[in-house]
Amino acid sequence: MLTFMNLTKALSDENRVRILLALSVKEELCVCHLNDLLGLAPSTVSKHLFLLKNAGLITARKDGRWIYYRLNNDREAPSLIGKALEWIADAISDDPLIQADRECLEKILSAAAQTACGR
Amino acid sequence: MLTFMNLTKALSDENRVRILLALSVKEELCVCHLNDLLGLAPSTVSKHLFLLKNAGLITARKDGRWIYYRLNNDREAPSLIGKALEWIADAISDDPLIQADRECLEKILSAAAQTACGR
DNA sequence: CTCATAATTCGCCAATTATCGAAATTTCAG
DNA sequence: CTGAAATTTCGATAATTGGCGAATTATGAG
Repeated sequence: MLTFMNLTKALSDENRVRILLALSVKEELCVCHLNDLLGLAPSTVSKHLFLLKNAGLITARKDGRWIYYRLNNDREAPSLIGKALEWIADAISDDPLIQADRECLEKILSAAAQTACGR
Repeated sequence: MLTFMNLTKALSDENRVRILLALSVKEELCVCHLNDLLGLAPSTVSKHLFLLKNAGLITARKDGRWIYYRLNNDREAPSLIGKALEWIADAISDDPLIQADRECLEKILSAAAQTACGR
């Protein structure tokens, strides 16, 4: 039960949901990209990522100075997680805020854009 | 997005999840039964029920002095809701607390038991 | 009509949580 | 080695949320 509540609590914050949707589009992102996307303090984003990881929704991979996060939807991941990820993607992929995030992500990822999106 | 966050926030409280699971077993319950099951103040349970209804997860039916609640899983209900209900039932039907709740519900519903379960 | 019961609404307090900034950690570039 | 950048941890603060009790509403029993 505790595990399950960790999961639902992880899904109950808008910024965390935005992170999950960003990862559903981009497969793998480093923290700095997510900082830019959300426009929050790095320490805040870090905490959100911890909660998502703790809930089993995402995994981390360290590469030099960077840490890359991705959705935990491997075949080995618990089906409970997979269903949750499927459910939210299904529910809000079309949401205006999520669509805007996708566009924003493109700009962030194109090396040209040094500045974050104005949001 | 606001609608979706109402949904995930509704699922992020243990007592609300217990209510949903109770309704998945009993089809329809009045507020007093849920008061007994959860052992919380009536006003607290009422607030939980409001949030669940507001999120679209349950519906209410008034009958005299009683109000009966049930899961919103009619064919007309949004599929988003149906999937959520399916997801949580799948995830924690076997949980010890939820199983205990089922047994407790039986006692509450049998007219003989005037007292609530000792929890 | 009057009273008791079921349920909700409201106002308050306690607990939790989101956020930030500062400090610490790790790693690479020079 | 030294310094800068990426990230996390920690401590403080503000906002949100869960919980209760008192007051309110609605309904049926006597």
